[in-house]
Amino acid sequence: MLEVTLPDGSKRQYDAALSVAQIAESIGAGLAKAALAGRINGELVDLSTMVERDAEIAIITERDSDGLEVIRHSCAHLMAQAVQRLFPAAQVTIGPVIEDGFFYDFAFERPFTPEDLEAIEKAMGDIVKEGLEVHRSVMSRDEAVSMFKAMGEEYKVEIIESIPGDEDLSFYKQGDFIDLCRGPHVPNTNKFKAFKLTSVAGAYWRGDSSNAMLQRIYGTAWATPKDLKQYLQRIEEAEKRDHRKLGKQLNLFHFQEEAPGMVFWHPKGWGVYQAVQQYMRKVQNDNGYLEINTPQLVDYSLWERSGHAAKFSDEMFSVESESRMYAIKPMNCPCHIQVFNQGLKSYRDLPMRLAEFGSCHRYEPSGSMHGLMRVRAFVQDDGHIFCTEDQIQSEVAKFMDLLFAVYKDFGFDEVILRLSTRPEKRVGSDEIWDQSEQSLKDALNATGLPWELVPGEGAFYGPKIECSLKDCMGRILQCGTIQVDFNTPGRLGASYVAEDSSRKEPVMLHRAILGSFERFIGVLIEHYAGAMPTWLAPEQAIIMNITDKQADYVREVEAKLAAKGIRVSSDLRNEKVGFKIREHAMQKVPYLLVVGDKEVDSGSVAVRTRGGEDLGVMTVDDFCSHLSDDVALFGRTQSAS
RNA sequence: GCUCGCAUAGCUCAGGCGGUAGAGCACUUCAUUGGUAAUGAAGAGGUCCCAGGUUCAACUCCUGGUGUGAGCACCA
Repeated sequence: MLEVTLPDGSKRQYDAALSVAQIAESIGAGLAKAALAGRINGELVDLSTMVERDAEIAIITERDSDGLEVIRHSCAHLMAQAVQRLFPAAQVTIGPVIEDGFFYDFAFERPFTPEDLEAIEKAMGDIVKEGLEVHRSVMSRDEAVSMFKAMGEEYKVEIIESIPGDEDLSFYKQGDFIDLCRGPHVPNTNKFKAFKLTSVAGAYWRGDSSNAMLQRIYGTAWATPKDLKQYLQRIEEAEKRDHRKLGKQLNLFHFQEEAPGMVFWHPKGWGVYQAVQQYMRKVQNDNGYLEINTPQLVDYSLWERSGHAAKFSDEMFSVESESRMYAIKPMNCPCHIQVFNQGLKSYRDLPMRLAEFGSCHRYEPSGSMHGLMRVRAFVQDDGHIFCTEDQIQSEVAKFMDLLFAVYKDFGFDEVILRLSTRPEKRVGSDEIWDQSEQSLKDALNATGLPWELVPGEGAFYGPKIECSLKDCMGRILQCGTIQVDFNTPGRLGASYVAEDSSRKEPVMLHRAILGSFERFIGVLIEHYAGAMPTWLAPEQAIIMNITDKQADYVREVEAKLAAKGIRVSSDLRNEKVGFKIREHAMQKVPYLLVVGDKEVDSGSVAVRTRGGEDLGVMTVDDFCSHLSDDVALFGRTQSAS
C-alpha cells in the first residue's frame, strides 16, 4: 500500500509501486494525455519515474511554468536530433533552457545557414509526427564514455570526464538519438505544438574565448501556437522600440564611421540629455554632493599608480604629446582623489561627496558596442564619497534611498539589487575584502529588499552593489552601482586627520545612479517608446496655424510660452492641419496646439495630446499651468500619452 | 576581439546569371488657405562603404579593410 497526496490535498491509495504516468492515468484520461512530467516531493521527474512509497505528487502539464521548461529542454533535444539527422558529422555539446526558449551548441565543420535552419525546423516537425517515445536510462561513467567515444562525440566525452566521482549518469533516447541529460523530459516527441528556430550564432565552447567556436542555434518553444504568436509579437514590439531606430526617426542622435561608438547628439537628443543632466545636478546638490570637474587627459603614471593601467591598458585610449604619455580618462575616481588630496582633510570633513558629470573614453571591444547602450565615449553621473569605515553603511543606505527616488521620477518602480564579490584578479588583502563585502551586505540587508549574490563579479578594487531597473517590457537593465573601495585611496596617497590626530586612509565609495547618460537615455527611449514624459520631452509643445492668417498670433503665443521656459516651437508651413498633426504626433511632441480664427479671436489655443486626446480650447495661461502640472509629475505617471 | 550576416538617394528598401540603377517618403518649385494622423502636380537628387584584384567591361565576382547587426567573450 502506498498513499500519494495531490497538490489539492486529496489523497489516493495504490496497491503497489507505479509510475507517475500511471498515477495521472488513474486520475483521468485527459490529465494523462496532457501530462509532460511529474513532481515527487517537490522534485521534477519523468512520467516514467516509479513512485515506491508515500509521497506528494504533482502532474506537470504545459500549463505549469515547469512544464514549459520541460518542453523547452526537450525541444533542444528535438533540435539536436534533427541536426544530426541532416548533418551526421555535427557533434552535440550542450543545450540548455534560456529565457523564452533554448539553444543547442554544435561542433560542425561549417556554420549553419538560414536555409539549414529551415531544413532543421522541418526535420523537427517530421520527428514530432513520428511520435517517438522518449526513454530514460542510466549508465556508469565508464560505459557512457566508451559509448560517446564510439559515436565520435568528443565534447560529450569531455563533459562526462569533467563530472566528478562515480555517480551514475542518466540518458535520454528518442529513436536513434541519445543524449546525456539530467532531465526530466517529455514522454514523446509528439508533445511539441509550437516552436521556432530563431537565430544562429557562434559561441565559445564552455564560454571561454580561448576555446573553439561552436555553432549555436537558438529556438523558442511554447505550450500553444497562440503563446508562440504572442511571443513573436513581443519581439516585434521590442524592435519597434529599439532606441537606435527611434533615435533616427525622432532625430535625436546619430553615429558615423569616423567616430565608432561615440554619439553625435542632435538638438532634440541633446534636449533630452540636458533635461536629464539638469535634473541630476539638482538632485545631487540637494543631497550633499559637491560638483567638480577634472581633466580628460591625465599623465599615464597616474593610471599606473591607481592600478587601472595594469588591468585595462588595452582598453584605454592614450595620447603622446611632447614625449609624455597621457591617457584619456576611462573613469573619474583617480582625479577625484587628486581633488580630495588638496589641502589637509580632517575627519570633520567626512563624508565628503564629490560628484562629476565626467566624460570618459574606453576602447570597448568592437563587438560589444550597441547603440547608446555600450559606447566608447560616455558621461557618467559619477560620484565618490570619501568617508570613514563607520560611515559606510549609512552612506550606502542614503545612496540607495536617493537611487530609488530618482528611478521613480524617471518612471521605474522596480529595482533589482545584486552584490558582486571579489574577483580572481584583484588588489588588496583578503581582510580588506572581507570587510568591504560585509559592509555592503549589511547595507543591503538594511534596505529590507531582496538581493542576489554574484560571486567573483566585483571590481578589481572592491565589491559592488549593482542596481538594475525593469523597463515596461520586463527587461532588466543595470544602471546604478555603489562600490566600496579600501584600496585606491591608499594607492593614491589619500589621508585625513582622525580624532586622535593620527593619519588615516579614507574609504572611497564609487557610485552612480544613472550609470552613463548615453545608456540611460537609451533605456528611457525604449521604455517610453520615444514618447518621453513632458518634463524630458525635447519639444514639449508645438503650435500650428490652420491658414496663413493666424501666423502672427502663433508667433506671439510661441514667444509667450518660450518666455515661461517651455520648450516650444511653431509650424507655420503651408500644409493642411491634419498633415501637421500627424507629423508632430509621430514625432511624439506631448502637446499639439492648433490655432484657427476662433482661437485668435478668443486669445486661446486648441490643445490635443500626441496620443490623440482632445483637451479642448483653453487660454494660453491655462495651458501653461496644465503643462507645468504635467512636468511636476515627472515620470511617475505617464503624461500626455 | 571571435563566428556568421549586412552595407544601393536624406530615410525605408527594391534590383540585376558582369554592360555605371529604381520605388515610396523626405527635399525644391508651382497650384491650393484647407479645423485635428498623409492636398495635387512637376522637378532635382547616386563614386551602388573604402582599397586592391579578375575582366573588353565590376555596384554586381574575388581578396583585404572599415562600419554595422545577431550571438559569444569582455565590461574599471
